[in-house]
Amino acid sequence: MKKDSEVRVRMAPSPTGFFHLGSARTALYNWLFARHHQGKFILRVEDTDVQRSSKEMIQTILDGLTWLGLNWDEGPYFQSERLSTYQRYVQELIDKGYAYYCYCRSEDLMKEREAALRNKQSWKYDRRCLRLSAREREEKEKAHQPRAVRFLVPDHPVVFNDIVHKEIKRDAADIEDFIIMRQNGVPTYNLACVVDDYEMGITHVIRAVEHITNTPKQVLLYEALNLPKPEFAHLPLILGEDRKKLSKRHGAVSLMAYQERGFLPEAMVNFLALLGWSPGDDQEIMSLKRIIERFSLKRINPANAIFDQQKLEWMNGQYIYQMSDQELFDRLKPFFIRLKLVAQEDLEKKREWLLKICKVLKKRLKVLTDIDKVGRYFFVEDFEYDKTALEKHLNKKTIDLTEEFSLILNKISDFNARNIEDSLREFVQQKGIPARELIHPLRVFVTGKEGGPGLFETLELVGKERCLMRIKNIIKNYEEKNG
RNA sequence: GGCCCCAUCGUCUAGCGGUUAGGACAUCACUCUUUCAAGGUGGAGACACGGGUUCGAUUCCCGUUGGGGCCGCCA
Repeated sequence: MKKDSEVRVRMAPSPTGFFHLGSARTALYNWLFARHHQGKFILRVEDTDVQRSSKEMIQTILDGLTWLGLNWDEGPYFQSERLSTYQRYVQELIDKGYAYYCYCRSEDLMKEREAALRNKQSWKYDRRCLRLSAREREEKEKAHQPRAVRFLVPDHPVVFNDIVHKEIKRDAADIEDFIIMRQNGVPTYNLACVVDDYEMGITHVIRAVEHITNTPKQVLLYEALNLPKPEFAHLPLILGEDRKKLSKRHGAVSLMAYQERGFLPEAMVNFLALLGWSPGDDQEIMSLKRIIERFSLKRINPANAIFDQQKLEWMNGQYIYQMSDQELFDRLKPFFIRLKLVAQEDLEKKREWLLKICKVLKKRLKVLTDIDKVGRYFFVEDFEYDKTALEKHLNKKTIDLTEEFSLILNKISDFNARNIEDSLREFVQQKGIPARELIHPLRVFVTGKEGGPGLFETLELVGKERCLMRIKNIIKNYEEKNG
């Protein structure tokens, strides 16, 4: 049972698409607000659009919230299971004269509306069914003509306070008699939302600004039903780089796409928290505990924000960098397997070796899947050689040098970075050349890349056999081409 | 066409009448290094415009412009 002063917020997704980044942020802000106030975070699935809702989507939403760590205290409640409740409220509105039956065909109205908009005219339902004579109405009822229920918008301006936007005012003339119950007896969003927010004791409605135009309608419903109103806070939108609302056109907008690319949930949370909200100081990388402590609806910036993926990547890289080797190893496990870098059964067997790779690659990963881009050569032989790097370092001189040095490498019994370095330093000294003249070609020959962790530890981790094999292949290919 | 929302560097933002307009990402130099990355140092980079109010406006008010959202028997 709810306490008088308890904060209760909800996440009310409709399971009709993938789990959008914007929905994730809305969920996060609700959750942060609840946790900050030691209140309750409630999950309610708005599935009154029977055709478009799907079971899979509900699961995706639950998975997404779970991944981000946004645990819910109640629910999920399903609106589709509460139809009789809504019907009761609709009946009350009809009985009190706040709503009326509409027998119009929606296709007809849609045509009128489209025609008007095409002619740059505004269009609003003209209440023709409200003005039906008793006889006309009786005829339609007798013929069992399908009927929806419209709310009769009262003739006075609607004013409400928004925590983010301050006072919002709207003239009655700008609100049409909206449908509250469809012909099929299922209520629409505005009605179901108001009834549920009331019945579930929601104290703060935190949702995206695209709903701000619905709010006056909902306020009217609260008033007609004589229900207490919650506080409202409308969050700015997340925009794509073209400044349009983030959508499928912008590529990856599904939360799970980010999980698959190897973003960390804690980085995601940190980044999303800062997209539209600021703690007021210069701190950007913040622990969840601190975010919760500092979070406040009053510090939400009302302006829409463009999603900056580069900054997300930077932040994710910071989180990876700050991790322990063991932690990174654990996070990387599913990616090792999916990228076919390490077999499942080798994961524990090769633990020590993998831990060392984690250590040297840590500051080079922005996302977990970068392990493939940046370190594939550690794991498998089918990595690619950078063509321009090869061109730069592959010539008679470097081949001769490498061939001679490989003999020395071969003799190292304890193939570790220290021994490799000692051998190489001694070798180049005898040759009277700077170390880099051997280091750079050697790196390209063994890893295919110009850059990477220190050469000696790299060679150690690739291992003696594979280093020698790769060098041999390079020499062989070179000789075949150049006689 | 109507209604609503918004406006500080390219991007995310701090600022709540008097500041050399601060930070972060990105960018550019330099530095460190066997290379790349990470790190360090530094540079360039913003108050959309026009009116008020005020001794004084980035800040308050109005307008213009620009951007965004909504106008479904979707949510």
